[in-house]
Amino acid sequence: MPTITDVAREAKVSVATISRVLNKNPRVTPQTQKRVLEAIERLHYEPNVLARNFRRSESRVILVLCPNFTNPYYANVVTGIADAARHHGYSAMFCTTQGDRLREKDFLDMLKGKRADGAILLATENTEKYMVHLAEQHPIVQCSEYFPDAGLCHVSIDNYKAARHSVRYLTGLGHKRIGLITSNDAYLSTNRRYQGYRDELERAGLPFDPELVQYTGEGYHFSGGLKAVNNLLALSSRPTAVLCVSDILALGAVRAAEDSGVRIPDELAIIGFDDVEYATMFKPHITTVRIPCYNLGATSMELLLNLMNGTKALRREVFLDFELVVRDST
Amino acid sequence: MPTITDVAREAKVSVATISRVLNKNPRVTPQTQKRVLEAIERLHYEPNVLARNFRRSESRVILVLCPNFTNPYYANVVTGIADAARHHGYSAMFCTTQGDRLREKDFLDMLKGKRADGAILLATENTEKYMVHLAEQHPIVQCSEYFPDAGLCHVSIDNYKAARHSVRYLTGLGHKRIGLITSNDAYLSTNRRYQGYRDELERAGLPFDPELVQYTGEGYHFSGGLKAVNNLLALSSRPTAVLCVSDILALGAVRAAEDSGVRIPDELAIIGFDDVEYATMFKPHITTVRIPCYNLGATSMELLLNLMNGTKALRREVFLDFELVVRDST
DNA sequence: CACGCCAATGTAATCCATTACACGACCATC
DNA sequence: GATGGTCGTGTAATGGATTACATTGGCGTG
Repeated sequence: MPTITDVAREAKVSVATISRVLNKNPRVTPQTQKRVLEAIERLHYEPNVLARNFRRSESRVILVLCPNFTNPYYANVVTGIADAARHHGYSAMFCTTQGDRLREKDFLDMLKGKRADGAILLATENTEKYMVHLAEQHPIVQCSEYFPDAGLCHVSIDNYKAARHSVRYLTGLGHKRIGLITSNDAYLSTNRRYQGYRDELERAGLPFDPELVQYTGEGYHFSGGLKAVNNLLALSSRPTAVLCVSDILALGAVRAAEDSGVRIPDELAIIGFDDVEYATMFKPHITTVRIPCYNLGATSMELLLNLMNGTKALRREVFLDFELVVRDST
Repeated sequence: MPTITDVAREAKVSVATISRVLNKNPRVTPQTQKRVLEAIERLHYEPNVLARNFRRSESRVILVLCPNFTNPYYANVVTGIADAARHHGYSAMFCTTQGDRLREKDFLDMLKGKRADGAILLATENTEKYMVHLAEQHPIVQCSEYFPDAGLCHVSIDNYKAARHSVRYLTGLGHKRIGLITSNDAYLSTNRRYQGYRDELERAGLPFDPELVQYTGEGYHFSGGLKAVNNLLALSSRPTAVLCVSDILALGAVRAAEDSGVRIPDELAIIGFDDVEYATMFKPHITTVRIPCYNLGATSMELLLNLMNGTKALRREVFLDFELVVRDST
């Protein structure tokens, strides 16, 4: 492997000049530049990235912390991040924490040794305090889930507004008893959707009935949707519509309702969240709140770049637009 | 950040001794070692990984090339790889190629600059020739899909045997007309399963009927399973059993069959491949060939480590055991 | 013409860990 | 007691790109 010294000898200039050409420093005459580029070409020279990273004390790698890859929601966000990163000369390194806090810490430790220049968190197992501390020393962006008022950069949709919007749509259709199928996790998004659901019921003058809120345990599983909707259908006074905090839950709900002979949307209207591929895989296609996953990822990367450069004025809080996609289930 | 020089000063020894302690070189007296460790402790010293990587000309990073993250099959393999890597002090960097050959090449280029020490390919968009060439210069392991007889290390199950086993199971149940739902991709696994299907039919003395083989286009999609089974059901002489090359296809097949009023398994027996989570999400639970995804990933990493160390005798070809899991759909 | 400035390029220090080689101390052997 | 070997440790070179500072030469101005 030729080094910068070899190229300098070949082009009959000094290593500094080679470096200037490589780094597009303008104070190099076109002739010299041409000579250098030709020498590089002849020797098939490629800069030693390890040496460069060491010298510049950067790695051009970013970390992405992600609960799992199996949820297509995350898969889409991650693709947005990876594309944006690539576009700016960065490589993305992913870690699925699988609920393991230690694994997450080990992963984030790469920030310390500058083995990574920044991190995007789709969620975290660690405490707010820990993250705030880490974010003081390293560029960190939260995507989808975040700590409110912690001062960390974050990108997401306004889940509160999205839930209110969905419920308002249902009340607009004349629904009076509207259920909620949600999970027991501690995610902010889940919490905000719950709050939006309650507040919009109140605004519409509808009573809040705890029976109509079904919890599916941790995480979003198809089977959780099944059980939850069965519980709702077993009530003496059934809901006529139900909002699910994820498409997978909505899918389970649709399936269980149909298995019980409940017609959708006539007897039960169902709205999901996310608009992942599944939403249109089965019939009926489900009405859902479309979240711009890919863009969420791409935008997070843009913010992270801002943080890493430390130059441009940056927005600490970004909310992207959601969209209620009306299909067959309402 | 303290450097090795600071530690040397603090411990009143030379930098060489510090390095020896860090690298567990045995020729350091326990006393000296203790002094050094204490100095490291006092200064909260952590070796500069970038400097170390540069000096050692390695990165302790491995690359993983993966068509996508949405297929739980890949998600599981990837988890196996990541765990094994972590266990050996390596970090895994993933790339979903999304069918983009250039992106794949860019990613694999990290091997050149030693930004990565090796790679595991779950599939590749590039040619055999290109890969063989690359594998001559860098440690590479193929997982699940591979080029037969190319001499590259690979880990997979014996897809031919698995398909024969499944068909034999069906013929054992008395089935005489057995269909195959497969995809048009160029994957070796797909091809081997097809061949196993044909050969086992022949061994059982059953005629091969091209009508009974349905192609779903590229990739494994739920909707592909739907259409394929509808085509099979429309035949004048329907099959009584069908083998699907993936669980997602099998799931679609089950759904479409049920929608047409065909009882499963009585009127149509269905077998899938992979045993991903979906297989037991819906009723009836589907009979499927369980592939040890996690282990496939972990084993690939072990082989890659062998290649990277270049020490131990290594196996170039590893086939892990599959298992036919009989459930409700047969 | 002399002085100063700027542009283009070169020289050498720097980043930090690793390691080849050197050195001194100690022990064993003859 | 001289020779040789081993052990523990130190000195200094090394890896390759970047960059602060130095140098050279050309141009313009008074």
